[in-house]
Amino acid sequence: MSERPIDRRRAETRREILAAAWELCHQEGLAGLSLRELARRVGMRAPSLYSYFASKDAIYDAMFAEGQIELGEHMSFLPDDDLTREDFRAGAQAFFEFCTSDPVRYQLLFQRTLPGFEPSPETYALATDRLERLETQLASAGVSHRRHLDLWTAILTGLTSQQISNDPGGDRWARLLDDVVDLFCDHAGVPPTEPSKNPRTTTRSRK
Amino acid sequence: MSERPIDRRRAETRREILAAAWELCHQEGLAGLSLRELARRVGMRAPSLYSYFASKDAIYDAMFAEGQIELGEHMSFLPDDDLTREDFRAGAQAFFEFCTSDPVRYQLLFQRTLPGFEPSPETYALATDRLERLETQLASAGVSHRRHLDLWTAILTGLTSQQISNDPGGDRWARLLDDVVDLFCDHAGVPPTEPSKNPRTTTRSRK
DNA sequence: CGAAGTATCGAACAGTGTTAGGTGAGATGT
DNA sequence: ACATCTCACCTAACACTGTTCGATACTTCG
Repeated sequence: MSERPIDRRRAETRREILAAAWELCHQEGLAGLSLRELARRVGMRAPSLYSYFASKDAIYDAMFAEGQIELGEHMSFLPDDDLTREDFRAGAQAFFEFCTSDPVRYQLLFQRTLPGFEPSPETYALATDRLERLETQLASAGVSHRRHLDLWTAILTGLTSQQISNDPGGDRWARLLDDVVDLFCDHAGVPPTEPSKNPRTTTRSRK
Repeated sequence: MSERPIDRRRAETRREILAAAWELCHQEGLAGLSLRELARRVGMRAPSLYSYFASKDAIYDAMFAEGQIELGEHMSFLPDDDLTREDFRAGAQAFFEFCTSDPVRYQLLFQRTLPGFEPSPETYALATDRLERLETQLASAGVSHRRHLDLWTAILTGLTSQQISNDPGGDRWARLLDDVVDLFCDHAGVPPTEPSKNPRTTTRSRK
C-alpha cells in the first residue's frame, strides 16, 4: 500500500538531501546550513526543498533523529542487565568516542545551540527513550537513585564538552575518563569487577 | 587627554548600547540580537551603531568581557592561598549560582554557541587569567596536577550546563553539588575541614 | 564667521528562510 | 488516444539580517 514506487523515490531524495546537509554542516558548521547552498548541491533551488521538509528546522529535526539512532546503535553493545564496572568504563568510552568523533553532531544532539531549534516531540522521544534505557541499565547495577543518573550524565557531558571545546582532536579530558568512572562507581556503589583482595584503590588494568 | 568630555559622552553611549543589548538578549535569546531593534531601543538607526562597535561580533565581544569581569568579581571572595574544603564548596556554589542566575550570560561565556563568534585576544585573556588564578588557588590546596584542574572544570561545567538545559529554574543538579565537591576533594587529596576521627585520606601528599 | 570634527541618517548590497503561483512532464482514467 | 490529474520543480517576491557608502546635520574650535 505504501510501497508505491513514487514514495520510494521521494524517500530516496530525502535521504540524499539529508546526506548533503550533514556534509554541508561538517564543512560550514552546524549553523552554516544554507538552504540555497544545500539545494544547489542536490541539483535544486531552495524552494524545492520545501516539498521534502516543512522548514529548515525540520531538516535539523531529521538530522537530530538520525544522530539519536546512531547513538543508540553505537551503545547497543552494552547489556541491559547486570552491568559491571567494566561495562561502565566501556560505556563511558563509547559515548565519549561517539561525541568527539563528530563535534557537529554532538552540538546538534547535546548543546542547545541552534537559535530557536527544538526537536519535535517524536524526535525528542528518541532521546528520552535512550535515557530510560540508561536508567534501567544503571538500576540493574544497583544504581537506582536519580541523583546518580543525573551525576552520570553531568560527568560524561562535562568531560566531552570540555574535550571538544578546549582540546579538539586531543585527549586532555579523554585520559580522565577511566579515573572518573571509578570515582563514580565507588560513589554509586558499583563493585569493582576483579575479585581483588585489595579493594583499597582502583584495579589498574595494564593497557 | 582622555578626559575630553566628548570621549566621556561616547563611552556613556557605549554603555547604554551594551545595557540595551543585554536586555534584548534576555528577551529574545542570545542569538536574537538584532542590530536594527537594538538601535531602535537606544533611539538610533542600525548604521549608527557602527561608530560605537566595529561589528555585531564586537558587541558580543564587549558583552563577553563584561561577563568575565562580573564572574571575577563574583568569585573574588575566595582567598588565593590555603583553600580549605569549605572554600571548594563555597567556590563551586558561587560559580554554579553565577551561571544559573543568567543562562544567556552562561551561554555567551561558556558555550560555543554563537555561529562564527570568537572573543578577541584581549577579551579572551580575561578568561585565561581567571583560569590561571584558579590554577594557583588549586595549587595552594595541594592540587597541582593539571588533570585535577581539568576534572574540576569539567565537573562544574557539566553540572551547570545540565541544570540550565534540563531543569532551568530548578535544583535537580544543584543538590548534587556538595556531594560532588566532596568526591572531587577526596580524589584530589584536599583534606576535610573538620578534624574527623577518620583520617584515612587526610594526608595531603603530593605524588 | 568659516572650518574642522563628530554624530547620525537614508539608500543600497548581498545574504537569509519562506510563501505564492505557475510550468511542464509523466502517470492515470475513460 | 485524449483529457485529466498529480507530482516535481521553477521564478518572483517578501520580510528580514549584517554591513557599507555617501551625504547631511550639529558641535566645537580657531
